[in-house]
Amino acid sequence: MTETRVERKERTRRAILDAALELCEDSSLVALSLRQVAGRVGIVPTGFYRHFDSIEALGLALVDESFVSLRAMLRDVRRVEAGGTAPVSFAAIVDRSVDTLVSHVHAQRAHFAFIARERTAGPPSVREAIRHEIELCERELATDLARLPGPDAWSTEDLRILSNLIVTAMVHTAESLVAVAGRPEAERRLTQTARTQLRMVIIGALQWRSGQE
Amino acid sequence: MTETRVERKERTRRAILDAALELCEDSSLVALSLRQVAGRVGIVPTGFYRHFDSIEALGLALVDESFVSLRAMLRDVRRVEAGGTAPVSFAAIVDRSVDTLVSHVHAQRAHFAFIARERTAGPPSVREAIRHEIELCERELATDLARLPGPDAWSTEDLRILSNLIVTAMVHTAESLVAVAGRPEAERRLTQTARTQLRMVIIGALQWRSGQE
DNA sequence: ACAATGGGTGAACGTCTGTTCACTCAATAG
DNA sequence: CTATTGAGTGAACAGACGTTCACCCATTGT
Repeated sequence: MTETRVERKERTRRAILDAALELCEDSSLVALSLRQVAGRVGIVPTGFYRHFDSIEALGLALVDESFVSLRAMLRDVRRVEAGGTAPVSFAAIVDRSVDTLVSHVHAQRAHFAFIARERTAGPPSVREAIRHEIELCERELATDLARLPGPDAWSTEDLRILSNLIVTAMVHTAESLVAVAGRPEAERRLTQTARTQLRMVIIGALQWRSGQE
Repeated sequence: MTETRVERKERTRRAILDAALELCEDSSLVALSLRQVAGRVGIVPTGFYRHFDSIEALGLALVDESFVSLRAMLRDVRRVEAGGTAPVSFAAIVDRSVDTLVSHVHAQRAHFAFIARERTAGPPSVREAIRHEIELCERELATDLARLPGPDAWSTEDLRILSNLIVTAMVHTAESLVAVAGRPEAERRLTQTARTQLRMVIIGALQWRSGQE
Protein backbone atom coordinates (compact mmCIF):
# COMPACT_ATOMS: atom_id res chain seq x y z
CA MET A 1 0.00 0.00 0.00
CA THR A 2 2.04 2.96 -1.26
CA GLU A 3 -0.89 5.35 -1.39
CA THR A 4 -3.73 5.93 1.00
CA ARG A 5 -7.25 6.43 -0.24
CA VAL A 6 -7.56 10.17 0.39
CA GLU A 7 -4.16 10.72 -1.19
CA ARG A 8 -5.32 9.04 -4.37
CA LYS A 9 -8.49 11.13 -4.41
CA GLU A 10 -6.51 14.31 -3.93
CA ARG A 11 -4.18 13.30 -6.72
CA THR A 12 -7.07 12.84 -9.15
CA ARG A 13 -8.58 16.14 -8.06
CA ARG A 14 -5.29 17.89 -8.79
CA ALA A 15 -5.10 16.17 -12.18
CA ILE A 16 -8.58 17.48 -13.01
CA LEU A 17 -7.67 21.02 -11.99
CA ASP A 18 -4.45 20.92 -14.03
CA ALA A 19 -6.17 19.43 -17.06
CA ALA A 20 -8.90 22.06 -16.96
CA LEU A 21 -6.35 24.85 -16.62
CA GLU A 22 -4.49 23.63 -19.70
CA LEU A 23 -7.56 22.88 -21.78
CA CYS A 24 -9.26 26.23 -21.36
CA GLU A 25 -5.98 28.01 -22.10
CA ASP A 26 -6.93 28.58 -25.74
CA SER A 27 -10.61 29.34 -25.35
CA SER A 28 -12.45 29.76 -22.06
CA LEU A 29 -14.17 27.95 -19.24
CA VAL A 30 -17.50 28.44 -20.97
CA ALA A 31 -16.20 26.41 -23.91
CA LEU A 32 -14.80 23.62 -21.74
CA SER A 33 -16.53 20.25 -21.61
CA LEU A 34 -16.61 17.73 -18.84
CA ARG A 35 -15.71 14.95 -21.26
CA GLN A 36 -12.63 16.75 -22.55
CA VAL A 37 -11.36 17.15 -19.01
CA ALA A 38 -12.13 13.57 -18.03
CA GLY A 39 -10.50 12.32 -21.22
CA ARG A 40 -7.28 14.18 -20.57
CA VAL A 41 -7.15 13.09 -16.93
CA GLY A 42 -7.68 9.50 -17.98
CA ILE A 43 -10.92 8.80 -16.16
CA VAL A 44 -14.36 8.06 -17.49
CA PRO A 45 -16.71 11.12 -17.79
CA THR A 46 -18.88 10.06 -14.88
CA GLY A 47 -15.88 9.93 -12.58
CA PHE A 48 -15.74 13.72 -12.76
CA TYR A 49 -18.80 13.98 -10.51
CA ARG A 50 -16.94 12.36 -7.63
CA HIS A 51 -14.90 15.57 -7.39
CA PHE A 52 -17.02 18.46 -8.69
CA ASP A 53 -20.73 19.12 -9.14
CA SER A 54 -20.24 20.86 -12.46
CA ILE A 55 -17.76 22.66 -14.67
CA GLU A 56 -18.81 25.87 -12.96
CA ALA A 57 -17.83 24.49 -9.54
CA LEU A 58 -14.51 23.47 -11.07
CA GLY A 59 -14.16 27.06 -12.29
CA LEU A 60 -14.72 28.48 -8.82
CA ALA A 61 -12.07 26.10 -7.43
CA LEU A 62 -9.68 27.37 -10.10
CA VAL A 63 -10.45 30.94 -9.08
CA ASP A 64 -9.50 30.12 -5.49
CA GLU A 65 -6.34 28.40 -6.57
CA SER A 66 -5.32 31.18 -8.96
CA PHE A 67 -5.79 33.84 -6.33
CA VAL A 68 -3.59 31.91 -3.93
CA SER A 69 -0.84 32.48 -6.53
CA LEU A 70 -1.77 36.12 -6.95
CA ARG A 71 -1.78 36.75 -3.23
CA ALA A 72 1.59 35.07 -2.89
CA MET A 73 2.87 37.66 -5.36
CA LEU A 74 1.32 40.54 -3.43
CA ARG A 75 2.95 39.25 -0.26
CA ASP A 76 6.32 39.27 -2.01
CA VAL A 77 5.76 42.81 -3.25
CA ARG A 78 4.84 43.93 0.21
CA ARG A 79 7.89 42.30 1.74
CA VAL A 80 10.13 44.14 -0.71
CA GLU A 81 8.48 47.46 0.06
CA ALA A 82 8.90 47.07 3.78
CA GLY A 83 12.30 45.39 3.45
CA GLY A 84 15.03 47.80 4.49
CA THR A 85 14.78 50.12 7.43
CA ALA A 86 16.40 52.87 5.38
CA PRO A 87 14.03 54.93 3.21
CA VAL A 88 14.14 53.85 -0.42
CA SER A 89 13.13 55.85 -3.49
CA PHE A 90 9.76 55.30 -5.15
CA ALA A 91 11.62 54.36 -8.31
CA ALA A 92 13.34 51.50 -6.51
CA ILE A 93 10.05 50.27 -5.08
CA VAL A 94 8.51 50.36 -8.52
CA ASP A 95 11.38 48.44 -10.12
CA ARG A 96 11.38 45.73 -7.48
CA SER A 97 7.59 45.42 -7.62
CA VAL A 98 7.54 45.00 -11.39
CA ASP A 99 10.33 42.40 -11.17
CA THR A 100 8.32 40.51 -8.58
CA LEU A 101 5.27 40.59 -10.85
CA VAL A 102 7.27 39.28 -13.80
CA SER A 103 8.83 36.41 -11.90
CA HIS A 104 5.51 35.32 -10.44
CA VAL A 105 3.82 35.43 -13.85
CA HIS A 106 6.63 33.22 -15.10
CA ALA A 107 6.23 30.76 -12.26
CA GLN A 108 2.43 30.61 -12.39
CA ARG A 109 1.63 31.61 -15.96
CA ALA A 110 -1.47 29.41 -16.13
CA HIS A 111 -3.04 30.99 -13.05
CA PHE A 112 -2.50 34.56 -14.21
CA ALA A 113 -3.74 33.69 -17.70
CA PHE A 114 -6.82 32.12 -16.15
CA ILE A 115 -7.67 35.21 -14.12
CA ALA A 116 -7.09 37.58 -17.04
CA ARG A 117 -9.27 35.51 -19.35
CA GLU A 118 -12.15 34.43 -17.15
CA ARG A 119 -12.41 37.87 -15.56
CA THR A 120 -14.29 38.99 -18.67
CA ALA A 121 -15.25 35.73 -20.38
CA GLY A 122 -16.04 33.20 -17.69
CA PRO A 123 -19.44 32.07 -16.48
CA PRO A 124 -21.21 34.85 -14.55
CA SER A 125 -20.47 33.34 -11.13
CA VAL A 126 -16.77 33.02 -11.98
CA ARG A 127 -16.64 36.59 -13.29
CA GLU A 128 -18.24 37.82 -10.10
CA ALA A 129 -15.84 35.82 -7.91
CA ILE A 130 -12.83 37.27 -9.74
CA ARG A 131 -14.23 40.80 -9.63
CA HIS A 132 -14.67 40.46 -5.89
CA GLU A 133 -11.15 39.12 -5.32
CA ILE A 134 -9.63 41.94 -7.36
CA GLU A 135 -11.60 44.47 -5.35
CA LEU A 136 -10.12 42.99 -2.18
CA CYS A 137 -6.64 43.36 -3.70
CA GLU A 138 -7.36 47.00 -4.44
CA ARG A 139 -8.41 47.59 -0.87
CA GLU A 140 -5.26 45.96 0.44
CA LEU A 141 -3.15 48.08 -1.85
CA ALA A 142 -4.98 51.18 -0.65
CA THR A 143 -4.07 50.48 2.99
CA ASP A 144 -0.47 49.81 1.95
CA LEU A 145 -0.31 53.10 0.09
CA ALA A 146 -1.70 54.92 3.08
CA ARG A 147 1.31 53.77 5.08
CA LEU A 148 3.76 55.14 2.53
CA PRO A 149 5.47 58.49 3.13
CA GLY A 150 4.13 61.42 1.19
CA PRO A 151 0.40 61.03 0.91
CA ASP A 152 -0.53 63.94 3.17
CA ALA A 153 -3.38 65.06 1.00
CA TRP A 154 -4.77 61.72 -0.18
CA SER A 155 -8.35 61.18 0.86
CA THR A 156 -9.79 57.70 1.27
CA GLU A 157 -11.49 58.13 -2.08
CA ASP A 158 -8.25 59.22 -3.73
CA LEU A 159 -6.55 56.12 -2.37
CA ARG A 160 -9.29 53.92 -3.78
CA ILE A 161 -9.03 55.55 -7.18
CA LEU A 162 -5.24 55.32 -7.23
CA SER A 163 -5.27 51.66 -6.18
CA ASN A 164 -7.80 50.90 -8.89
CA LEU A 165 -5.56 52.53 -11.51
CA ILE A 166 -2.45 50.68 -10.34
CA VAL A 167 -4.19 47.31 -10.16
CA THR A 168 -5.70 47.87 -13.61
CA ALA A 169 -2.29 48.65 -15.06
CA MET A 170 -0.73 45.62 -13.38
CA VAL A 171 -3.50 43.27 -14.50
CA HIS A 172 -2.97 44.58 -18.02
CA THR A 173 0.79 44.03 -17.71
CA ALA A 174 0.28 40.47 -16.47
CA GLU A 175 -2.12 39.88 -19.36
CA SER A 176 0.47 41.13 -21.86
CA LEU A 177 3.25 39.10 -20.24
CA VAL A 178 1.17 35.98 -20.67
CA ALA A 179 0.48 36.91 -24.28
CA VAL A 180 4.14 37.34 -25.27
CA ALA A 181 4.82 33.89 -23.78
CA GLY A 182 8.46 33.07 -24.42
CA ARG A 183 9.72 36.04 -26.43
CA PRO A 184 12.34 37.58 -24.13
CA GLU A 185 12.80 40.73 -26.21
CA ALA A 186 9.10 41.60 -26.14
CA GLU A 187 9.07 40.79 -22.45
CA ARG A 188 11.91 43.16 -21.66
CA ARG A 189 10.05 45.89 -23.52
CA LEU A 190 6.86 45.17 -21.58
CA THR A 191 8.72 45.25 -18.30
CA GLN A 192 10.20 48.63 -19.10
CA THR A 193 6.78 49.93 -20.15
CA ALA A 194 5.25 48.78 -16.88
CA ARG A 195 8.03 50.44 -14.88
CA THR A 196 7.64 53.76 -16.66
CA GLN A 197 3.87 53.69 -16.36
CA LEU A 198 3.97 52.99 -12.64
CA ARG A 199 6.44 55.81 -12.12
CA MET A 200 4.32 58.22 -14.10
CA VAL A 201 1.25 57.26 -12.08
CA ILE A 202 3.04 57.70 -8.78
CA ILE A 203 4.50 61.05 -9.78
CA GLY A 204 1.01 62.16 -10.80
CA ALA A 205 -0.47 60.93 -7.54
CA LEU A 206 2.18 62.69 -5.46
CA GLN A 207 1.42 65.99 -7.19
CA TRP A 208 -2.30 65.43 -6.77
CA ARG A 209 -4.31 68.11 -4.95
CA SER A 210 -1.19 70.24 -4.66
CA GLY A 211 -1.01 71.07 -8.34
CA GLN A 212 -4.58 70.53 -9.48
CA GLU A 213 -8.34 71.09 -8.91
CA MET B 1 -41.88 44.15 -54.79
CA THR B 2 -41.07 46.34 -51.81
CA GLU B 3 -37.58 44.96 -51.31
CA THR B 4 -34.83 44.21 -53.77
CA ARG B 5 -32.79 41.04 -53.55
CA VAL B 6 -29.55 42.51 -52.24
CA GLU B 7 -31.51 44.54 -49.69
CA ARG B 8 -33.08 41.38 -48.34
CA LYS B 9 -29.70 39.67 -48.15
CA GLU B 10 -28.20 42.61 -46.32
CA ARG B 11 -31.13 42.61 -43.90
CA THR B 12 -30.55 38.95 -43.03
CA ARG B 13 -26.83 39.56 -42.66
CA ARG B 14 -27.55 42.37 -40.22
CA ALA B 15 -29.96 40.14 -38.31
CA ILE B 16 -27.22 37.51 -38.01
CA LEU B 17 -24.69 40.04 -36.73
CA ASP B 18 -27.18 41.44 -34.21
CA ALA B 19 -28.25 38.00 -33.02
CA ALA B 20 -24.63 36.90 -32.57
CA LEU B 21 -23.83 40.09 -30.66
CA GLU B 22 -26.72 39.48 -28.27
CA LEU B 23 -26.17 35.75 -27.87
CA CYS B 24 -22.50 35.90 -26.98
CA GLU B 25 -23.19 38.70 -24.50
CA ASP B 26 -23.29 36.29 -21.59
CA SER B 27 -20.50 33.93 -22.56
CA SER B 28 -18.17 34.36 -25.53
CA LEU B 29 -17.77 33.83 -29.24
CA VAL B 30 -16.03 30.52 -28.57
CA ALA B 31 -19.18 29.26 -26.88
CA LEU B 32 -21.51 30.46 -29.63
CA SER B 33 -23.13 27.94 -31.94
CA LEU B 34 -24.24 28.36 -35.51
CA ARG B 35 -27.59 26.79 -34.71
CA GLN B 36 -28.30 29.20 -31.85
CA VAL B 37 -27.66 32.15 -34.13
CA ALA B 38 -29.74 30.73 -36.97
CA GLY B 39 -32.53 29.90 -34.55
CA ARG B 40 -32.70 33.43 -33.19
CA VAL B 41 -32.56 34.98 -36.66
CA GLY B 42 -35.36 32.71 -37.80
CA ILE B 43 -33.56 30.87 -40.56
CA VAL B 44 -32.57 27.25 -40.87
CA PRO B 45 -28.99 26.40 -39.77
CA THR B 46 -27.75 25.84 -43.31
CA GLY B 47 -28.88 29.31 -44.32
CA PHE B 48 -26.07 30.71 -42.22
CA TYR B 49 -23.49 29.59 -44.78
CA ARG B 50 -24.99 31.93 -47.41
CA HIS B 51 -23.56 34.81 -45.37
CA PHE B 52 -20.49 33.57 -43.48
CA ASP B 53 -18.03 30.73 -43.86
CA SER B 54 -17.89 30.03 -40.15
CA ILE B 55 -18.53 31.44 -36.69
CA GLU B 56 -14.96 32.71 -36.74
CA ALA B 57 -15.58 34.72 -39.92
CA LEU B 58 -18.68 36.13 -38.22
CA GLY B 59 -16.46 37.10 -35.31
CA LEU B 60 -14.04 39.00 -37.52
CA ALA B 61 -16.96 40.88 -39.09
CA LEU B 62 -18.11 41.81 -35.58
CA VAL B 63 -14.61 43.07 -34.78
CA ASP B 64 -14.76 45.36 -37.82
CA GLU B 65 -18.19 46.60 -36.90
CA SER B 66 -17.29 47.17 -33.25
CA PHE B 67 -14.21 49.15 -34.12
CA VAL B 68 -16.27 51.39 -36.40
CA SER B 69 -18.12 52.38 -33.23
CA LEU B 70 -14.91 52.78 -31.26
CA ARG B 71 -13.33 54.94 -33.94
CA ALA B 72 -16.43 57.10 -34.09
CA MET B 73 -15.87 57.76 -30.40
CA LEU B 74 -12.22 58.62 -30.90
CA ARG B 75 -13.21 61.07 -33.65
CA ASP B 76 -15.60 62.75 -31.24
CA VAL B 77 -12.92 62.98 -28.56
CA ARG B 78 -10.51 64.49 -31.04
CA ARG B 79 -13.06 67.04 -32.22
CA VAL B 80 -13.61 68.17 -28.63
CA GLU B 81 -9.90 68.53 -28.00
CA ALA B 82 -9.32 70.62 -31.10
CA GLY B 83 -12.65 72.42 -30.71
CA GLY B 84 -12.06 75.97 -29.47
CA THR B 85 -9.26 78.18 -30.71
CA ALA B 86 -8.68 79.35 -27.17
CA PRO B 87 -6.35 77.17 -25.08
CA VAL B 88 -8.29 74.97 -22.65
CA SER B 89 -7.08 73.33 -19.47
CA PHE B 90 -6.08 69.67 -19.39
CA ALA B 91 -8.79 69.10 -16.79
CA ALA B 92 -11.42 70.35 -19.22
CA ILE B 93 -10.10 68.09 -21.97
CA VAL B 94 -10.18 65.12 -19.60
CA ASP B 95 -13.73 65.81 -18.49
CA ARG B 96 -15.04 66.17 -22.01
CA SER B 97 -13.20 63.07 -23.16
CA VAL B 98 -14.61 60.92 -20.38
CA ASP B 99 -18.11 62.25 -21.08
CA THR B 100 -17.69 61.34 -24.72
CA LEU B 101 -16.57 57.85 -23.76
CA VAL B 102 -19.57 57.38 -21.48
CA SER B 103 -22.10 58.51 -24.05
CA HIS B 104 -20.66 56.30 -26.75
CA VAL B 105 -20.60 53.27 -24.45
CA HIS B 106 -24.28 54.00 -23.77
CA ALA B 107 -25.11 54.24 -27.43
CA GLN B 108 -23.13 51.18 -28.53
CA ARG B 109 -22.94 49.08 -25.37
CA ALA B 110 -22.94 45.78 -27.27
CA HIS B 111 -19.93 46.76 -29.40
CA PHE B 112 -17.81 47.88 -26.45
CA ALA B 113 -18.80 44.80 -24.48
CA PHE B 114 -17.82 42.63 -27.42
CA ILE B 115 -14.36 44.17 -27.71
CA ALA B 116 -13.71 43.97 -23.96
CA ARG B 117 -14.75 40.32 -23.83
CA GLU B 118 -13.31 38.83 -27.00
CA ARG B 119 -10.07 40.73 -26.55
CA THR B 120 -9.04 38.10 -24.02
CA ALA B 121 -11.50 35.26 -24.63
CA GLY B 122 -12.24 35.12 -28.34
CA PRO B 123 -10.85 32.71 -30.90
CA PRO B 124 -7.14 33.37 -31.53
CA SER B 125 -7.73 35.15 -34.84
CA VAL B 126 -10.30 37.44 -33.23
CA ARG B 127 -8.00 38.17 -30.30
CA GLU B 128 -5.22 39.06 -32.69
CA ALA B 129 -7.47 41.30 -34.78
CA ILE B 130 -8.58 43.21 -31.68
CA ARG B 131 -5.04 43.48 -30.34
CA HIS B 132 -3.97 44.97 -33.66
CA GLU B 133 -6.82 47.49 -33.78
CA ILE B 134 -6.10 48.63 -30.23
CA GLU B 135 -2.45 49.08 -31.11
CA LEU B 136 -3.51 51.34 -33.99
CA CYS B 137 -5.63 53.37 -31.57
CA GLU B 138 -2.62 53.76 -29.29
CA ARG B 139 -0.52 55.03 -32.16
CA GLU B 140 -3.20 57.53 -33.14
CA LEU B 141 -3.41 58.76 -29.57
CA ALA B 142 0.37 59.12 -29.47
CA THR B 143 0.38 61.45 -32.48
CA ASP B 144 -2.47 63.44 -30.94
CA LEU B 145 -0.57 63.80 -27.69
CA ALA B 146 2.50 64.96 -29.57
CA ARG B 147 0.49 67.90 -30.88
CA LEU B 148 -0.62 68.96 -27.41
CA PRO B 149 1.17 71.82 -25.65
CA GLY B 150 3.63 70.88 -22.96
CA PRO B 151 5.34 67.69 -24.03
CA ASP B 152 8.77 69.22 -24.66
CA ALA B 153 10.63 66.32 -23.16
CA TRP B 154 8.50 63.40 -24.33
CA SER B 155 10.43 60.96 -26.47
CA THR B 156 8.68 58.78 -29.03
CA GLU B 157 8.99 55.88 -26.63
CA ASP B 158 7.53 57.92 -23.76
CA LEU B 159 4.57 58.81 -25.97
CA ARG B 160 4.00 55.14 -26.80
CA ILE B 161 4.12 54.18 -23.14
CA LEU B 162 1.80 57.00 -22.11
CA SER B 163 -0.71 56.18 -24.84
CA ASN B 164 -0.66 52.55 -23.81
CA LEU B 165 -1.44 53.51 -20.23
CA ILE B 166 -4.27 55.84 -21.20
CA VAL B 167 -5.85 53.36 -23.60
CA THR B 168 -5.57 50.61 -20.98
CA ALA B 169 -7.31 52.78 -18.41
CA MET B 170 -10.03 53.74 -20.88
CA VAL B 171 -10.63 50.15 -22.01
CA HIS B 172 -10.95 49.23 -18.35
CA THR B 173 -13.39 52.08 -17.78
CA ALA B 174 -15.48 51.03 -20.77
CA GLU B 175 -15.46 47.46 -19.46
CA SER B 176 -16.68 48.62 -16.04
CA LEU B 177 -19.33 50.86 -17.58
CA VAL B 178 -20.68 47.88 -19.47
CA ALA B 179 -20.65 45.82 -16.28
CA VAL B 180 -22.67 48.30 -14.20
CA ALA B 181 -25.27 48.34 -16.97
CA GLY B 182 -28.14 50.52 -15.83
CA ARG B 183 -27.16 51.53 -12.29
CA PRO B 184 -26.76 55.31 -12.55
CA GLU B 185 -25.19 55.73 -9.13
CA ALA B 186 -22.41 53.24 -9.83
CA GLU B 187 -21.94 54.83 -13.22
CA ARG B 188 -21.50 58.30 -11.78
CA ARG B 189 -18.89 56.90 -9.42
CA LEU B 190 -17.05 55.18 -12.29
CA THR B 191 -17.09 58.35 -14.34
CA GLN B 192 -15.55 60.31 -11.50
CA THR B 193 -12.92 57.60 -11.00
CA ALA B 194 -11.98 57.69 -14.68
CA ARG B 195 -11.69 61.49 -14.60
CA THR B 196 -9.42 61.49 -11.58
CA GLN B 197 -7.26 58.69 -12.95
CA LEU B 198 -6.77 60.44 -16.28
CA ARG B 199 -5.84 63.66 -14.50
CA MET B 200 -3.35 61.87 -12.28
CA VAL B 201 -1.77 60.22 -15.30
CA ILE B 202 -1.49 63.47 -17.20
CA ILE B 203 -0.01 65.31 -14.24
CA GLY B 204 2.51 62.50 -13.88
CA ALA B 205 3.37 62.58 -17.56
CA LEU B 206 3.82 66.35 -17.53
CA GLN B 207 6.30 66.07 -14.66
CA TRP B 208 8.06 63.23 -16.38
CA ARG B 209 11.81 63.62 -17.04
CA SER B 210 11.71 66.96 -15.32
CA GLY B 211 11.14 65.51 -11.88
CA GLN B 212 12.47 62.00 -12.27
CA GLU B 213 15.23 59.67 -13.49
C1' DA C 1 -41.00 34.90 -72.42
C1' DC C 2 -37.19 32.13 -70.77
C1' DA C 3 -33.13 30.65 -68.33
C1' DA C 4 -30.02 31.52 -64.68
C1' DT C 5 -29.12 32.96 -60.09
C1' DG C 6 -29.03 32.46 -55.30
C1' DG C 7 -31.40 32.96 -50.50
C1' DG C 8 -33.68 29.83 -47.86
C1' DT C 9 -35.41 24.81 -46.94
C1' DG C 10 -35.46 20.18 -44.72
C1' DA C 11 -33.70 15.69 -44.17
C1' DA C 12 -29.86 13.16 -42.90
C1' DC C 13 -25.04 12.05 -41.27
C1' DG C 14 -21.70 11.27 -37.57
C1' DT C 15 -19.88 13.28 -33.50
C1' DC C 16 -19.93 15.35 -29.12
C1' DT C 17 -22.38 16.95 -25.17
C1' DG C 18 -24.32 16.35 -19.88
C1' DT C 19 -26.46 13.10 -16.93
C1' DT C 20 -28.66 8.60 -15.21
C1' DC C 21 -27.86 4.20 -13.42
C1' DA C 22 -26.30 -0.19 -11.80
C1' DC C 23 -21.83 -2.16 -11.28
C1' DT C 24 -16.95 -3.50 -9.39
C1' DC C 25 -13.53 -4.13 -6.08
C1' DA C 26 -9.66 -2.29 -3.21
C1' DA C 27 -9.08 0.50 0.85
C1' DT C 28 -10.98 1.30 5.14
C1' DA C 29 -13.78 0.77 9.81
C1' DG C 30 -15.68 -2.12 13.48
C1' DC D 1 -12.40 -11.46 9.80
C1' DT D 2 -16.32 -9.11 8.04
C1' DA D 3 -19.11 -5.15 6.56
C1' DT D 4 -19.08 -0.71 4.63
C1' DT D 5 -17.58 2.87 1.88
C1' DG D 6 -16.55 5.29 -2.24
C1' DA D 7 -13.41 6.21 -6.46
C1' DG D 8 -13.72 4.71 -10.82
C1' DT D 9 -16.36 1.87 -14.62
C1' DG D 10 -19.23 1.22 -18.82
C1' DA D 11 -23.54 1.22 -21.08
C1' DA D 12 -27.21 3.96 -22.38
C1' DC D 13 -30.14 8.14 -23.02
C1' DA D 14 -31.76 12.41 -25.32
C1' DG D 15 -30.28 16.45 -27.17
C1' DA D 16 -27.19 19.75 -29.59
C1' DC D 17 -23.56 20.28 -32.59
C1' DG D 18 -21.25 21.31 -37.65
C1' DT D 19 -21.70 20.03 -42.33
C1' DT D 20 -23.44 17.63 -46.67
C1' DC D 21 -26.73 17.48 -50.12
C1' DA D 22 -30.66 17.90 -53.22
C1' DC D 23 -34.27 20.77 -53.52
C1' DC D 24 -37.69 25.01 -54.10
C1' DC D 25 -39.03 29.23 -56.21
C1' DA D 26 -38.98 34.38 -56.27
C1' DT D 27 -35.94 37.73 -58.03
C1' DT D 28 -33.05 38.74 -61.62
C1' DG D 29 -30.50 39.32 -66.51
C1' DT D 30 -31.24 38.54 -71.33
